[in-house]
Amino acid sequence: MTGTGWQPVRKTRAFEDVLAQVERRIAEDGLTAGDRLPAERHLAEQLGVSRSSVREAMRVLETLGVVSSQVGRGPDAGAVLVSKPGAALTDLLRLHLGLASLEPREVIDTRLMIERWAAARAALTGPDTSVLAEAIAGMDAAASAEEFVEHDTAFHCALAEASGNRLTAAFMRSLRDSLRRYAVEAVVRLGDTSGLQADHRRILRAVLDGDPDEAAEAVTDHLARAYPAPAGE
Amino acid sequence: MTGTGWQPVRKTRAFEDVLAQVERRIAEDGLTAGDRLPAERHLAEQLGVSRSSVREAMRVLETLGVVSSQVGRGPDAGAVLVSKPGAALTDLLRLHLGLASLEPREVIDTRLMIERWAAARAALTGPDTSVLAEAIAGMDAAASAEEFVEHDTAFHCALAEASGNRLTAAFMRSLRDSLRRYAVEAVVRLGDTSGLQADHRRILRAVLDGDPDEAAEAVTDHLARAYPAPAGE
DNA sequence: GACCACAGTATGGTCAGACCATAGCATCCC
DNA sequence: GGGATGCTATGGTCTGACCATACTGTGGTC
Repeated sequence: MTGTGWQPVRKTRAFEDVLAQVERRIAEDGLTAGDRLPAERHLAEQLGVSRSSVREAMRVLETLGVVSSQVGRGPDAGAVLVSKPGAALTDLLRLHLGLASLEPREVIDTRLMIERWAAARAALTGPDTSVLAEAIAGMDAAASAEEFVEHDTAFHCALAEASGNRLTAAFMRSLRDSLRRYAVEAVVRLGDTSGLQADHRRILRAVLDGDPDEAAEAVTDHLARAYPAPAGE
Repeated sequence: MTGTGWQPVRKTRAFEDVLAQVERRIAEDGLTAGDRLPAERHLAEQLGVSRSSVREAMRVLETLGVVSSQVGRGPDAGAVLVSKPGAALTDLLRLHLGLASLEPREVIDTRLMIERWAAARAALTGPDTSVLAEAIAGMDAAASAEEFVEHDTAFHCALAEASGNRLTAAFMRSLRDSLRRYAVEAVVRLGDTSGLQADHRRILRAVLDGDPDEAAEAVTDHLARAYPAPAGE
């Protein structure tokens, strides 16, 4: 019998309680990266749960990129708060791509969205472009598709970081990492990388000229070349 | 002594091995949402680790939104593969906002980026706009800031879903959820919601007219009204 | 006094084993 | 046939132990 208006009995698992209390502490005490959490045994005792439950909560926090655990003793040992949203995003995207619950096309389109925005933003803020130039030089010297993609990743991530927004930069890095396989395939399929390099130089020039619209267009053309849209779309 | 060229001894934790093997199985066997994983005890025995280690790996997979565990017996019990990237993203963003490792401004700018893109995309695909119209009506009838924000969230999430990209839609939902507090604050600060509603109607009209540029502009103006940029920027 | 060796100790990592609550399944009894 | 009852596989939790690690303090040595 369903739909009787009854609320399902809330059955919180122990580690979820631990998570909630740790999160509350972070918010209330204003903890930030670098601060330490109590030791697992102490936390278990104070919260009245077993150490196993505390450990499961720690695994969750570690997965989300907010905690890092070190063994041993001393100021650096134990669970310390960190800030690694990128690693968590990368794992998330990689697993869901593997599960086929996300299509490569969706990820690529999202990447285009981010990169258009980041390029336009970078053109407006006039960032340090030396890293971009170095990456282009690295691609010129690349001897294999893998090596080319490595410098290509550096170029596009540097572009995202030049936007000044850490969230989009982390997202960009994660998208690139989870798409690495497709990127290598794309380079191999194209064979000739001169077109891609011309795109890169066009993007760099637009950023240097401070022309956001041109930068966005250059990025769009670049990704259209690397990942041609399916015919039907 | 650092920098001697030695590689740190790779010390993989047991649950990380479990994670790697489960992920490999997912990829090799082509498992998708709905498929079941072996029971914790069986997995522990087959992998030669303790059940605790398997459980920690399960917590990670659950956090990343790829498995869901049910107790009991039968076809629905045990660890089942699911596809909930949204919940994982929401937790990620909320925790990092709480840690102050992400500024609200960064999250808001990211939201603007997504929403511009989604609105333009929706205008091109001509989606079902009844949900959007209902959300606007709901905001008209809202009696409190919280209620207004609830329908506002429905409006903007429906817009993102209309883009047809599940990744950006999930990201949008997560951003909204993690920004809920700021959204309520913004509505209270504005006092009058007629301007916001005018924006919503303008966005809807642009989508109906199939005008992507106007849709993007309308979204930009809307968010500028809700979250005014700091003076210095 | 400076320095080094060594025991002490707090930390996370791992395991084994037990017990519980849950929920489907099988059996028995009427 | 059908309902009551016990069985069993599942995740959830706890306890207690042991290990490896890495800092800390202590004491001895030069």
